[in-house]
Amino acid sequence: MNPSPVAVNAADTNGTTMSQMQSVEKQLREMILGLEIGPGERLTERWIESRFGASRTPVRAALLRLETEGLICRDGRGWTVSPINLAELEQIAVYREAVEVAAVRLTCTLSDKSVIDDIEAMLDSCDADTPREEWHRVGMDFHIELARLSGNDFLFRAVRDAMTRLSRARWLEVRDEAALGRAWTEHHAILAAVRAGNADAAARLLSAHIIGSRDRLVTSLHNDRRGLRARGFAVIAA
Amino acid sequence: MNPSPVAVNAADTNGTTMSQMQSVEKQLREMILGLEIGPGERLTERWIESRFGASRTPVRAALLRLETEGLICRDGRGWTVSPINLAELEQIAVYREAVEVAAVRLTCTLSDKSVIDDIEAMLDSCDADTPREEWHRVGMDFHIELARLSGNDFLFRAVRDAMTRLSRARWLEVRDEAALGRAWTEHHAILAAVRAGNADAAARLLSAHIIGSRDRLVTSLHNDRRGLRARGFAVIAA
DNA sequence: AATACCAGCTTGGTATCCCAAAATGGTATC
DNA sequence: GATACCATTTTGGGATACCAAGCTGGTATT
Repeated sequence: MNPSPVAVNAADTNGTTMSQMQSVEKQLREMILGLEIGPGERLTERWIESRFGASRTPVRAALLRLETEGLICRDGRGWTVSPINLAELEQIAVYREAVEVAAVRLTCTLSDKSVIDDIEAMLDSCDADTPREEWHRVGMDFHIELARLSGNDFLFRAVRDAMTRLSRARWLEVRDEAALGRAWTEHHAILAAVRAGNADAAARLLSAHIIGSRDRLVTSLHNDRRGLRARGFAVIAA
Repeated sequence: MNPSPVAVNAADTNGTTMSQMQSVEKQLREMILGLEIGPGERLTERWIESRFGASRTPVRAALLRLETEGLICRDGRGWTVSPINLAELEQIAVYREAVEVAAVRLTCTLSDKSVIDDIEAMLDSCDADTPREEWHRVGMDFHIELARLSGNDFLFRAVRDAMTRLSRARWLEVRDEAALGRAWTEHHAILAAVRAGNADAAARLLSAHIIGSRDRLVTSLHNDRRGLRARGFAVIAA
């Protein structure tokens, strides 16, 4: 985390220049999600300013947006990277279950099932040699893209935002190979049900998958909370 | 909408002084929800600045927050009060159905049913003499408070934000006395099912209520869209 | 040694200034 | 009369100066 006071002004996928605010928001989000700044760590506007070479105006704008994403929160007068909150993780899973099941039921009623192939291809792009980081991303994108298929923007955004909020915790989770394989299998089973148009089966599988993942996640973090705190990560018990 | 360049700095319910940002955000939200600024109307930071007697820094912060609430949206380089979007209203109802049903099912599993009395009292505080504005508020708060009982913050916030986003459209809806009475009856029926701990019945009633309300709302606005546009309100068809 | 106190520094909140891009409006040209 | 063109104004994005509140560290008093 060495200061490198150079305005980066990254370009987005369209090649258009991002505003400083977007640039700071994006980079800061990546640092938080990538755990380069640990949960519970304090942030000062001045540090971000010098770190990204932007002035306080775009920095403040970016902070306000990240606050609504739940990635940072106010700490009295200052800012703090949101701690990992086990109670919150449990609540998010219930929320996810509601919106994802609704989304997948909607998707099952759609006639065009060809778009499902894209998601399946994404899943299958992962093999034994795929780095853990990629597994992580694909696992999130599966749920996000599945929700997008529903065509309902609110359901989609709800899932996307929830997955963003879960991202760090899922990355910290101690997972074995078997767990990755299990998720892969469950994802495929869900897709199969959707392709068959079997909404009840898809809903049941997805629901079990989300709750099962939550239980493993919370258990893992709960057991590992000592180690996490030793690494400087604030973990709030359920 | 006469400029009155006086810093108001309203106080919140705790009596503590709000920051300029909070003050501007709150007042601007009330103007938008109260239709003092019509859907589709352009906003300039300079106008808000002079209108509320704040400088551009808190004004911009407030705009960023209202954007995430969906009350305003970017219009190229500038800001616009979000138009009434019939397609969006239909999608929100599906989203509401998912989260509200999940919330009410959770609530049904709770042991303490006494809190339901508070909501019932709120409903019963409205009678024939109650101003229409109060009916409107209570109708929204019913859903918000019901979701709060679930104890799940994400479900609660989802419902609260969705109701905020629906608020203007519901106010514009052409409703007869019968419609108000129908909603009142349906709300009571839902509460009765919750009190009885009958989750399936509560879910069914709530689901029908939300979808029925949506259909009446969209139909009403669709039929009245000419009149609404004549009043200067941007209405986007489904 | 413990504590009350104060100066100075840090930090978020705000106001204001500058800038580039876009909108605006008038004018000259065809 | 329509249109292309240019000067002016307006507007949002950004930079910076200033302020008040709060924290810090040192000091003086007991």
